[in-house]
Amino acid sequence: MLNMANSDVVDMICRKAVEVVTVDELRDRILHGGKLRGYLGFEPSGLFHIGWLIWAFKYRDLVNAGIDMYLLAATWHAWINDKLGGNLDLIRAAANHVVSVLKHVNIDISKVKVVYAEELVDDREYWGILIKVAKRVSLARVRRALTIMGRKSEEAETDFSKLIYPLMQVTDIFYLDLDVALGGIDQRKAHMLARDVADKLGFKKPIAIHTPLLTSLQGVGRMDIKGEVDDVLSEVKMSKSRPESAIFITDSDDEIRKKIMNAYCPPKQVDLNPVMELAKYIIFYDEPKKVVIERPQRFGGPLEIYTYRELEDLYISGKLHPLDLKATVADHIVDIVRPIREGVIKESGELLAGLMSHVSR
RNA sequence: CCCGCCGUAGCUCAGCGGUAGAGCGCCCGGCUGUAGUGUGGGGGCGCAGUCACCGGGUGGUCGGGGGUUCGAAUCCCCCCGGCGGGACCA
Repeated sequence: MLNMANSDVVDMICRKAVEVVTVDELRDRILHGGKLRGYLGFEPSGLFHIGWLIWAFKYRDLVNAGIDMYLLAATWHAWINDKLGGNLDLIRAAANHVVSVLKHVNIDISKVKVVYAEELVDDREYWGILIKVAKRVSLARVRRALTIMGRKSEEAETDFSKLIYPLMQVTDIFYLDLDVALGGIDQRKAHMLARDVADKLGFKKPIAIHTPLLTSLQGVGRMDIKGEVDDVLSEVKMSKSRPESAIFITDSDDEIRKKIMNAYCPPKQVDLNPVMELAKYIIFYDEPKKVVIERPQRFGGPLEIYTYRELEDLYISGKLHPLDLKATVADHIVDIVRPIREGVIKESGELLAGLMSHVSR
């Protein structure tokens, strides 16, 4: 694993994660388990959302840690969740879009094994595993493992495939013979279900790594990695009527600035403050990092900081005004997104245009 | 991963410091029928039936391992297994 000490590898894998279940298992398997296999499954649901950068960064960490990383384009899963109007062609296009973005997040894609759900579903062994998993769990347990899909879940008509969904997530992990399952904290239920049944079925018990989710820019709800019934299709519509809703990797510099400047950002408060979260999870993902807060002399003049901790202290104490925070955060987010956006447009502008035309239809 | 409940007879469970129990099931018999056992009567055997009922019988590493105690199914700790819930936000 590169030339890093094992403890440094563990630290890199765990940094900025909400939780790792469990760190002990991770350490143990790095010491004795040989080459580890890991994955992240994503539901292609439209345009790449800035919240996804958080898991993308973590994914990059895992690749750099020498873990054999799979990337599962969960096309069938997305179809079950009615993403993109249930149009599998569009869903596949969205999957390609995500792969394209990841390339421009400096992930060495040559080391990544991209797998489409179609490949899994085409293999009868996959379904054999799924049936074994189903045999080991109660109906109540499966229900509990499925992420509530959308706010209208009570009245939402649920078809039976929704119950197969968690079983597929578990089967994905076993089928790919993984040591590590990476995902947003909203994936916890599925990962825990996999851990619950792994030993019973003789599969490897996956170590689960969960990254944080971003609070939506309005301060209500979440920009989920997955699980919303209203897919990005409607999120994009929303963003036209409510420009501050979310940031997409395709947003222009001005759009990003505008969205951030309009975002919910309670003074002196860090919890559920989306602007501070952007700083914490995206700008300061790598620390230390030099960040200059430009501000007029009459408001205290410029500040130079290197860690999120410093920023948080300044903000909580009230020494940093929300407006100055937003301007600084916007600048840095723009700097981070711009090269990704430009790279993606250059590489797959056509794909993107096609996707956007459908998404905003 | 976290929390809670449960694990005692084949099944459902009670017992919760002082001789391991109940109901159901299961086995045997009672009961019914016999184109067989050369014939008729009787009985036995065999075979078949038997919802319920009656009599008798059968039921156990009290999930595993440690510990406390004169004594543990019972109290304490660890583990295993089952079930339910929780697990950013809602």
